[in-house]
Amino acid sequence: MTSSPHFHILIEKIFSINVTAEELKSIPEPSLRRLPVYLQYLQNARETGKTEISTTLIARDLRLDPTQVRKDLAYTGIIGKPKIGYNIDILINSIEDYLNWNNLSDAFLAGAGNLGLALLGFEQFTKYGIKIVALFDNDGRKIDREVKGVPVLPVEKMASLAKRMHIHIGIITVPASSAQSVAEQMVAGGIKAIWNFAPKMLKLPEEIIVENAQFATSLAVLTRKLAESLKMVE
Amino acid sequence: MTSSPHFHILIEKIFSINVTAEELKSIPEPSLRRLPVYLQYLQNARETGKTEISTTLIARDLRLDPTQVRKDLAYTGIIGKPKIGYNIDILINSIEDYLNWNNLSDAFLAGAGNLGLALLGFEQFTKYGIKIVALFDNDGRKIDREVKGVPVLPVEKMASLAKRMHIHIGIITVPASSAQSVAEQMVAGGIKAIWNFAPKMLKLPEEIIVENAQFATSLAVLTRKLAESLKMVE
DNA sequence: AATATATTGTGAAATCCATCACAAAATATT
DNA sequence: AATATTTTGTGATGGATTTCACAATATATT
Repeated sequence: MTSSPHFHILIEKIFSINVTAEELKSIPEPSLRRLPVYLQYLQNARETGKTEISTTLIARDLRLDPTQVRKDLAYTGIIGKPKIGYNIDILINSIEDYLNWNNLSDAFLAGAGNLGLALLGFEQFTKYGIKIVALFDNDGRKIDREVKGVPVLPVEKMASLAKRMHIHIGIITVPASSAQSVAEQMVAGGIKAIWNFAPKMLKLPEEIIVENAQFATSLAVLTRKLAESLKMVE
Repeated sequence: MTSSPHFHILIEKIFSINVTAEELKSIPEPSLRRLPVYLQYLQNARETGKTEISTTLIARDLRLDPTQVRKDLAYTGIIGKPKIGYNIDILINSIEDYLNWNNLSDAFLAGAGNLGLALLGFEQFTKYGIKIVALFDNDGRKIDREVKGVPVLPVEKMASLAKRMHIHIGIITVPASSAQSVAEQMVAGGIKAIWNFAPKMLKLPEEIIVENAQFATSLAVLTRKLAESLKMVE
């Protein structure tokens, strides 16, 4: 009967109805941003040997509201059991699926400096659905070498190679001064989404997706909270 | 007369009334997170020779609502001129003051790997109110050297040195596996705020301020938007 | 000098997100 | 078997943030 709370979800699964772009959009951005946090927490929890977990516990450990956690997780389509909670393995899978992190996407990374290498070396990176297949740099000493099995190529080759390899994601870790130019070359190569670590706002066509990994943003919150807490003490 | 819209702000300035913790708290967190974005945008704008700027223009370039920009900037106490906008220099100063980024705070950085060095090399860093005064690492080959004029010391010395130097801010760029232990040593040294780049949730006393600079968070938004846009095309 | 235009600043309305309250469900306990 | 307990799922409520609407104001134009 339609009394099941998951009736419509079941129907979708049974008939393999594709989730449309409209539905995809429906998650609030704050919820979306919390999903990776849950993921990490759950991976830690799994390592301790747990197999089930409740939102009550997740919320306590992450200092969130249990209902909020439940609603966030519900966006991924996961179904829990009253009195028990969720199966950790299934929950992890559900989140990864929702984020599309189970399908690895190839990506180009421009800027083989410390930050670029840090990202490349970040093993858990493939867990986040991204595989860096080539590095690009302008420094002749770096070019034509390999770093962790990934070739370093000159920036001029980026656009044509991106086209040929149908790359959709570009990561920018070059200095602010060359970020705009590198971004434009990525766009010329057909790249659709750019993850920008350079402290510079990029001006690109509207249809290009840009996420700025602004260090400064979280630092603002930190310094602000610290100033508050120091004020309170004195 | 009290008809001036900024009467209370003027009064505060004239009598140097300190902003209290209560008032400090009053900015919405979303607004706080946007302030560094404005700052960067304004610094770029200044370099082009502009001296005045309107929220209309800022909003257009950053794809925000003009009223939102106006209200955000108002939290810093800035006052604009109808038909003209804001003086860029004064506006930049106003934001920096509000974030307390004009007063440099000393900080310790644990983890002299690629990511740590990337942060250290980030010249604009001092613009964000933080000065890294020592690096800590466990790798004997790195210890007792200097990187960009900053000494690299063994992690065991961190707590006692933090106490002696009254350090309040710690930055963690060690691997996830040692993040918790390093964080605890920071707390033991009296550090009050931790900026955590390790992909690991830290369990620390409630009074410690922790900001997680989660790469994964912005990546989730990116991959999600990309999946949406690819759905729409097909 | 008068009028037009662009912008600020802000109260009001609308939207979005988080939290509350509680029925339904699954297990544990008596 | 009945009762107690814990948790899920969700409609309703409350609060926070964004957007709207518009008066006030400074400059530009006629």
